[in-house]
Amino acid sequence: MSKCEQCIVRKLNSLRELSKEELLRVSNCKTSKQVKKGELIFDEGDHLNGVFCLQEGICKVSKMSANGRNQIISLIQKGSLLGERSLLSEEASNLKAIALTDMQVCFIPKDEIMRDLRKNPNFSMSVLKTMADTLKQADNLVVDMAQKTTKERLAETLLYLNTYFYSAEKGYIEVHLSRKDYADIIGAATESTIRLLTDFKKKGIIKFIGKNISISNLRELEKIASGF
Amino acid sequence: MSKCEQCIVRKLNSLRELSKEELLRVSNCKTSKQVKKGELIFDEGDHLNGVFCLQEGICKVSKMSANGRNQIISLIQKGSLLGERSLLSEEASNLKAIALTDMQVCFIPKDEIMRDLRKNPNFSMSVLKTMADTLKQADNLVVDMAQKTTKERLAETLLYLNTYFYSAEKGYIEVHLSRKDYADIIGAATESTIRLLTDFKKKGIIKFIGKNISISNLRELEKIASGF
DNA sequence: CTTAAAACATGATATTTATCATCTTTTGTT
DNA sequence: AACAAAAGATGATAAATATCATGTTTTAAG
Repeated sequence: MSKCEQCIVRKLNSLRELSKEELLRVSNCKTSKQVKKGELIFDEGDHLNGVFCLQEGICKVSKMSANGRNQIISLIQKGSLLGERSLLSEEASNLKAIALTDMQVCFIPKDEIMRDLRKNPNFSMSVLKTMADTLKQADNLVVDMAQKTTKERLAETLLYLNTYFYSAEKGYIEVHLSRKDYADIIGAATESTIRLLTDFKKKGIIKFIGKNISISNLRELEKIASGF
Repeated sequence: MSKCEQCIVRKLNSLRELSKEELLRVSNCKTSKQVKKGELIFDEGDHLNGVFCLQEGICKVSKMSANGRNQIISLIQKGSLLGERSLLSEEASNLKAIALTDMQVCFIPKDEIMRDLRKNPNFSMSVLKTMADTLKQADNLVVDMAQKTTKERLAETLLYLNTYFYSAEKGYIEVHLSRKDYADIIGAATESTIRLLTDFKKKGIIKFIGKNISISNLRELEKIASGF
C-alpha cells in the first residue's frame, strides 16, 4: 500500500498540517480501496468511525428527504476529506456518498485522527477553517434554494460545474450527471429540469449531446443565474 | 463589569471548556453591551474580529440574496456563541444579526479566543463539535428548502418555534416574529405566508392574535410538516 | 445482435406560488 | 386624541413548477 508521506493529494487538505511522525502513523493504519462509478461509499445511517481521503475521482453527497426524494448537497473531488463530522459526533451519518467516477479512496480510522486533532493545533485549526468554509457554502446554498427559481439554480449549477469540471481537452464538462442528478441538485422535478436544459439549448446558451454538456454563452448564463 | 467566571450562560457553550486562568483572561478583555429589540448586532460585510456570547435574548441571523430579498438562516438564543466563523477566516461576515428581543451581548476579541483554541484541545474540540452540528442543521435546511412546499416549511417552522420558544405561562410562542420574518424564514412571499397562517388558523391548527401564536393541533401540524 | 430496462423527452394539465392592487388594522409619534 | 406609517389581510391574476401520460432514445445484459 502506498504511503501517505508520498501522496500528493494530502497537500490539498488539512492532512498537510501533520508532522512526519503523525503522517507515518496515519499511513500505517489507513486502508485504501477502489470504488467503481455508481458504487456507494457510505450511506445515511452508517457509523463511519473515520474519515475518507479522496485520492482520485468525484463523488456526490446527498440526503434523502422525508418525502422520499433525494437531494444532492455537494460534489466532492479528489484531494478532499469526507466524513469529518463523524469524528466529532457519535451519531450516524446523515449523508450518503456515491461515486460519480471510478475512485481511489483512503480510509483513516477515527482514533488516529482524533489523537492528531488534540495534539496538533495546526491540524485542528485547519479542520476548523475547512468546516467554517463548508458552513458558509451551506448558508449560501440555503439562500439559493429558498429564493432562486429553478432556472436560476440550474444556471448556477452549470456555472459551478463549468468552473470545477470543464475539460478544455474534451470540450465539455467532465462529470457525467444524469438529468435526475441535475434535478436532485437544484431540487426540481426531472421533467422540469429536462425542459430547462432543452430551453437553454434552444436559446444557444449551452450545447449538449447526451451527458456531455458545454456552455456556449457564459455571459448569458451568468445573467440568468443572478436573476438578470 | 460582571465576570465570566460567574456567568451561568457560558456553561451552555464551548467556553465551558476553558480553565479558570483562561476564563479570567477572557473576562478581562471582553466588552459587554445592551442591544435593543430591532437593533443590529453586526451586518454583512462587517469585519468582526471576535465572537459574541449571548447573555440574554434572541436574535435572527440572515443573509441578503442577490435579488435583494432577505433570508433568515437561524434564530440564536442566549447561551450561544455567534460569529465563530470570523475567527477562522479573514473574510468579512457573510451574515447579519438583528436582535428580536432586548439583549445583553458580550464581545470577546479574536486574539484571546484564538490563543485558547490553539492551547486548549478541549475547547477547540468543543468548537469543532458545535460547528459540525451547525453544519448538519444547515444540510437539513438545504433539503427542506429544496424539496418542501411553503406550507410544509411553515408548519416545520412553527413546530421549531414551539419547541424552543413556547411559554407555558403566557400560552403562546414567545418570540415575536412579523409576518415578513416568517416569510423570510420559509423563503416565501409575505402575502403567501399570511395566507398560509390564516389557512392554518381557519382549520383550527393554530391560534393567533397579532404576533402571539400558539399551536392548537400539534399532531396535524406535524403531519403537514412531514408532507402527510 | 437482440432485447429489456433505464434514461431522456415532450405534451397536457393541475397545483403551487408570486405579484399587483387595495383595504383594514395596529403601532408609534407628536 | 390625532395622524401617519407600518404591518396585516385579502382578492384577482399571472407565472412557475409538478404531475401524469406517453413516446423515443440510449444503455446494459445476455
